Amino acid sequence: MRTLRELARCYQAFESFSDAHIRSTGLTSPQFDIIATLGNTRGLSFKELGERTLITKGTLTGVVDRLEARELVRRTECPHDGRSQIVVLTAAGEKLFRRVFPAHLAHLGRAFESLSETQVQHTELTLRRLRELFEATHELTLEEAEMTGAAKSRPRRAA
Amino acid sequence: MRTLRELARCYQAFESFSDAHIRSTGLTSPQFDIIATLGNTRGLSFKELGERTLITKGTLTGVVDRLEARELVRRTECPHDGRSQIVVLTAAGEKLFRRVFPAHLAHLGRAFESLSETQVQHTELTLRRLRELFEATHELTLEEAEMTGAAKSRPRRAA
DNA sequence: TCTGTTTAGTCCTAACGCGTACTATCGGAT
DNA sequence: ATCCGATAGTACGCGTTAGGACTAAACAGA
Repeated sequence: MRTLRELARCYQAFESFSDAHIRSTGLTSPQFDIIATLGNTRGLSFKELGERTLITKGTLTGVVDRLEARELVRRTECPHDGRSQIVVLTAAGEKLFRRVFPAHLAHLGRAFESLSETQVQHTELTLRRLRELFEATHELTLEEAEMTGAAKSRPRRAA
Repeated sequence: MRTLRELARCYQAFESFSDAHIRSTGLTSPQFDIIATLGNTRGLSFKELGERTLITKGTLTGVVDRLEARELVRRTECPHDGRSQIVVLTAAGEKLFRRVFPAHLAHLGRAFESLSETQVQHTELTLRRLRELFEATHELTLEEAEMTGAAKSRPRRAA
């Protein structure tokens, strides 16, 4: 399907456009994502971080490890839950955030400055619809798989 | 930018929808991509493969290695150019291609069956415009970087 | 022909990315 | 008080991913 090819190319174009700028700050893309998400908060748990950044927990451990090694971030105990750890920006991390985050927003904004607000919203709506289409079809496929014998007690995805 | 978040989420939704099916064939996503690209050809060089699949040469070596180890693909000498190697499907690779490729097309098609042809074309157009926006802004940024002193004889991107 | 430049692939490093297995902890039910 | 299932993070294996150094072959110009 040509349309899917276009989705992939569009995403890659975005990535390389965005990454080029992020790399220049000495961070990788996921690392920047973490710093940006942690900015203006009192710290977040791994679970929360994972949900907001779309990074899975397994990957997250490594990314946070590297940020911690560079003293941009710190793991702290969670008072309420012994299982959780709260990740917080260090002073250096704060400083980096304040330097790098607005600059990146400005960089991204440049791509859209030629679009009207209406056009932006339209694009967003189209993307959301397309995503929902994938999600719905995906769900459907999973349910069918369950019926046709592969009933491996896969946790039913909440009816 | 909320719109960019949506682009990322849309792409991830597509990936996980598509990957779920591909994994069930015993291939990874890039591996499938290679097999699919090689199908109905007499073989392609690494360079051609890279261009068509958007996989860079460094990555390609590894992907082809693993496919070759599974006897789905074979490296052959290029008669015209001693530097090139032509990658060809083996008999087993052909067979896999014929079994898996149409099935995957059908799987992808399911996501779109609720859309009219017009809607599909509209989506594609929106994506293409967005991509061109990223590419244009990216170019612009690079050119500016050159002017401001970082003139490291970066090969000018063909005027 | 000899030489310098380009090009095709490989190898290497660093970092993701996902799924699974594992550990520690939490919380509810008995 | 104890047990049991669910949850938070980590460890690990496998497979990408990009980029840069490196080798060999091709090619163009003198």
